Amino acid sequence: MPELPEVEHVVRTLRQLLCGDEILDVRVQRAPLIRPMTVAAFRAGVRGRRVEDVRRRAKFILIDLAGGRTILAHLRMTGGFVFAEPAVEPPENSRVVFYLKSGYKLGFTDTRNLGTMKLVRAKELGRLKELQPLGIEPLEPEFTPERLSELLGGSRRSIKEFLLDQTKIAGVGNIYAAEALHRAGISPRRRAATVAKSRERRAALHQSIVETLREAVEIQQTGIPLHLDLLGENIPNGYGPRTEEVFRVYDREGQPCDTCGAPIRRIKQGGRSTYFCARCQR
DNA sequence: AAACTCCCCTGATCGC
DNA sequence: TGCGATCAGGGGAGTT
Repeated sequence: MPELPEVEHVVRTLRQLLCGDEILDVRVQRAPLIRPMTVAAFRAGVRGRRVEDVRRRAKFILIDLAGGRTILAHLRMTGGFVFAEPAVEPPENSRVVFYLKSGYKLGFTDTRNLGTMKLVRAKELGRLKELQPLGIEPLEPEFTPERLSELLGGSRRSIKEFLLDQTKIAGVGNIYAAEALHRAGISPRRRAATVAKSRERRAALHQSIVETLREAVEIQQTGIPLHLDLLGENIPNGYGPRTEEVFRVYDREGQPCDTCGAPIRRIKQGGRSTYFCARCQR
């Protein structure tokens, strides 16, 4: 369920918490998570290594370790990290727990067991089947209206399905695709190619994608984090709005559109729900 | 290449 | 109330 903004928040927080610390040991409660790697190999590969950086690529979390190894993690639908103070135990249901030299612990929880974690060599990152196909980062400067237009090209797909394609724009998921399209006033059913043809529409979509994601990152930073729990007395946690309280259309079927008052509609596209306002999105 | 289908897994909710 | 069907914000593999 986490999309780019939620993953970005997890990454920024973990970067502060983990960098410079060392992984003393790891307990893998659920082996399939790190498949096809064996637990023994994973353990041997991370033990004694210092965390040098934590980064994001699309919805992937990269934890760079000393010695040219990187933990590549994906939260999928229900994954999340839990960072616990020395005196506090991470949740029982943690699939993986890292024990750090500082005494802190990092747990990985995942109700649906769809999340993944693997250890790779840093120099292989660019060729990984997970990372290689990924498209442009929408919050990087190279994402411009012109670039968006090129990507949209002559695609006959709906613009909503296009936005979910990680090989085009990386990191946008079902929620923020709907939110960005509402903000841009573009119907999710419109063909991608027709957005590319209109200077006005492609500019509006570009701006709405960037603004929607930027604002969502800010809310994650100041609000209640959805995919990262910090356990302990001395760790500041976020307060403020819940992310879902600021959605304009997502999961708001039947409620009035903030812009025009028409009821928000829900349709199916590519097997997934799309929420939109049929009056102000054209 | 794009567009299908099916699959992975668990829990909450829906509809009869 | 009970119970099967459906759905959930993720990606991947295989097919046409």
